Amino acid sequence: MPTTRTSPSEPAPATAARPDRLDTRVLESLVGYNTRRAWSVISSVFAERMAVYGLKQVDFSVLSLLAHNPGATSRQLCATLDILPPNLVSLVAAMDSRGLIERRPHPTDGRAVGLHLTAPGRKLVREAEQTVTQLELDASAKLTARERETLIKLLQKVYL
Amino acid sequence: MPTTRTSPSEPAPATAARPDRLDTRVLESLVGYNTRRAWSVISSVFAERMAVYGLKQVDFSVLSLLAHNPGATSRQLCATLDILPPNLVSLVAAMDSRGLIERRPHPTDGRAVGLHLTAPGRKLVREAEQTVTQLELDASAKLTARERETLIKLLQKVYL
DNA sequence: TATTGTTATACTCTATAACTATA
DNA sequence: TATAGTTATAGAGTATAACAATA
Repeated sequence: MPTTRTSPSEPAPATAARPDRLDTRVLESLVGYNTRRAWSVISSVFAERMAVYGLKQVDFSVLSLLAHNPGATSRQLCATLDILPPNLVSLVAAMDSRGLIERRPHPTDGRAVGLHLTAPGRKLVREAEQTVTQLELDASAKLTARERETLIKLLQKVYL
Repeated sequence: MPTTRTSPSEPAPATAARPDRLDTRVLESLVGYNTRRAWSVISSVFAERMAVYGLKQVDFSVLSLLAHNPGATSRQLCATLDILPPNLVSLVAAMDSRGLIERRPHPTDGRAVGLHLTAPGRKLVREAEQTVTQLELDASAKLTARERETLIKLLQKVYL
């Protein structure tokens, strides 16, 4: 029987045996640490699978939001996704030159610009949303459908 | 009764009424999106409250890990926290010049360096860990203790 | 030949200040 | 006076390649 450790207050020196596994019990008791690690994993899978569409996570969020909120403005997207206006400019410009979205003058506010998906944009979102759905299931494969729902509900209790 | 929306397939134009709240139902059904948003919130609270100690999240993780794994090497920290070796160098150097850690030659491996907390380092970690514990409770105040446990368990099912 | 720690560097992400045109 | 969108830019975070010392 190797290194039976009963007392957390007497840490085993990592220099001695030097296992690749360190004692992470304190960190793993923290919501923040676990949330960051879980997001890191999902984030990687997302990046891999969405590369074929040339979409990063923010890109997908913006397009999906526009699919369900046609004519939304940059300001609305920023407020919803919690990103800063200057950081959305180049992103929207890139979508525009890719022919995925159109910028139309806002009907009532001359300062604002309404963002609309083009037909190719709508097609891309449809495909991307399906890929994301599958990717999510794969990335959280150790969770049952019920657990997955619970996880989402608890996460929303933290940030909503 | 305003805008009774029964069908998600017929999105209300965001240009018309232009409410600050967009339809985020698709995004909110995704584990990735919710995880990222929750982490963003906790991250902000963490940054605020840990500023007094001059510790970022990675700094805290490293120090806490060293408190419970004295003599751990950079390589071990990198593997455990999933960060790249070049990005740990300046971090460890800063901790060293702040007098929080000591770098001692490794007893058996001449290439490696054992990292140890100094007395001031141990004192700082003790205080910081208490602050983090409280900060976590505040940031997840809408969760019961039971829900908090469940959330952590489910997150670990995703990344462990 | 492989690994630890390091340097230099580049790329992405996020943040701030300041401008313009409309309201 | 305040807001939508933009520009320029700075800082943090994250990534790769290559090297010296040791195993």
